[in-house]
Amino acid sequence: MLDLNNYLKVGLTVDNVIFGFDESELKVLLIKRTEEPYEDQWALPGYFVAHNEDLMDAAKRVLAETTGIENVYLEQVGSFGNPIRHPSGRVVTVAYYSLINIKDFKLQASSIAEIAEWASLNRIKNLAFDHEDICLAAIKKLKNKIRTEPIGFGLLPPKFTLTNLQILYESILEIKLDKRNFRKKILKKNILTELEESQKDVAHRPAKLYSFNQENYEKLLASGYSLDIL
Amino acid sequence: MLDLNNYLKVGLTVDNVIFGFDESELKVLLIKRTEEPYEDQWALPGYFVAHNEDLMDAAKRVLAETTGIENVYLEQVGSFGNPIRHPSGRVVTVAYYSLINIKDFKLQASSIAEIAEWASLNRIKNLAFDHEDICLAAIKKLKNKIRTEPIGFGLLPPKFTLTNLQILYESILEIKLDKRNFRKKILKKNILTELEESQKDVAHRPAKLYSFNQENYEKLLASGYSLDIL
DNA sequence: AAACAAAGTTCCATAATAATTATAAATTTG
DNA sequence: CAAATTTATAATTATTATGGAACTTTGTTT
Repeated sequence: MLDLNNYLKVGLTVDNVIFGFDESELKVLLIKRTEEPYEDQWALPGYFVAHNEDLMDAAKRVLAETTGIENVYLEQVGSFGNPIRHPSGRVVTVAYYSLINIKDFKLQASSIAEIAEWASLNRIKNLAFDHEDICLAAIKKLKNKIRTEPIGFGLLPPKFTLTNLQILYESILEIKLDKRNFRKKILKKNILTELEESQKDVAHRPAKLYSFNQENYEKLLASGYSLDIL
Repeated sequence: MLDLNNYLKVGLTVDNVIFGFDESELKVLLIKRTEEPYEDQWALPGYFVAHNEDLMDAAKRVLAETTGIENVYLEQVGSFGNPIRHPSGRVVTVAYYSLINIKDFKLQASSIAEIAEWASLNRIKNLAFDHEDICLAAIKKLKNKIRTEPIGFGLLPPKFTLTNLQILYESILEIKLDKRNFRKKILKKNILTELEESQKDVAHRPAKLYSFNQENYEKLLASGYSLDIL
């Protein structure tokens, strides 16, 4: 019978790239580490996988322990296993990214972090471990994914304007979009529900509010979809 | 100082989804396992990661040990870490896929496999471990990737016809393409070199042979590319 | 030499997308 | 109430993509 002790065993962690959107810019949640190694340095929230825990469950646990948030979109970025990526020994990490509504975030009093911050993407230099590489890989994945799947709504509040959505796309994809064409295209997909409500307290004509229509999206999926914004 | 022994340690393997293309159909290389567990069953080629080995290096080693092939396109599919995926204990695997020219393949007399076979994609049921899931994830990745990056050429011989290329795309994407439009589009990219040679020994007008032009592709990349076949 | 087969190209009408011009509507601010 | 600002939509033009039909080319097969 195979004896696993004959083979290399490695420490296994998960790290989370948690994206948020603060009305105009894509941000990532960084924590200040409270433990060795890289104590007091900025890093992605992450921790060791438990004995009987599946990988995504571990990532969800870290997300919940850091942000208090559950039931959100989570996707694997990939694994990072450079033999010298962790100063204490061989530790392989599996990275996930998630998209949350920044307003739902409330730092949890947990062992993982006491200080957390929403950082602009140009501030992910000099993170602990190989976390910069992990962030870059996650950003790349997000950019690809958001073109063909309606994941971006996770970053917005439940009710949002079409301009909110457009700025979100422009910010993530780093492009400018034409307002009229963007509206035409996104409305034609039929995955938004136009609400009765409008914006309030703005110094101009208030915009209609919309919500994401999960049901219609699933119908679209079922009928051999193609969801290409742009 | 952090002591890794306080945390779970897992066995770490790599598994390879090696794609080949036999003129008309996409295939994946399966081996008949010679070791417990799942002895004598069909599986993906894979093995434990070595002590000082990076993940992709391990995947490249498995590829070379199985097929004799080096220097090919390899991409990470993701990690699979269900706690009960391996009957001997906690083993996490990192899956990679690669694209090779089926004619370059020669089964190596190695410990990994004595029997290997190019299997159609409808024959990936009932593989060892969670290898069916891994195959499905790899196929999905390949489908996405091939739309925007010129990776498909790895599956073809160095000299190929436009019809070869079209059938390759049709086979991977599971769609029909219009001959004229496909040609127009692919030639406009300027990433193919038209050779002086033509096909031989065919019972009809022989087709021009082409090769992939890496240099031009890199120029295209540099100038903010968009390589969208279809 | 005629038949066959697939390569490779051209013409063209239609359909689908994208970009531009133009106008109007709703709200706050001075 | 006029100015400012942004939402919102209609209509038009320009551009690109799709695909039918037919034709020429370069070979092999019978």
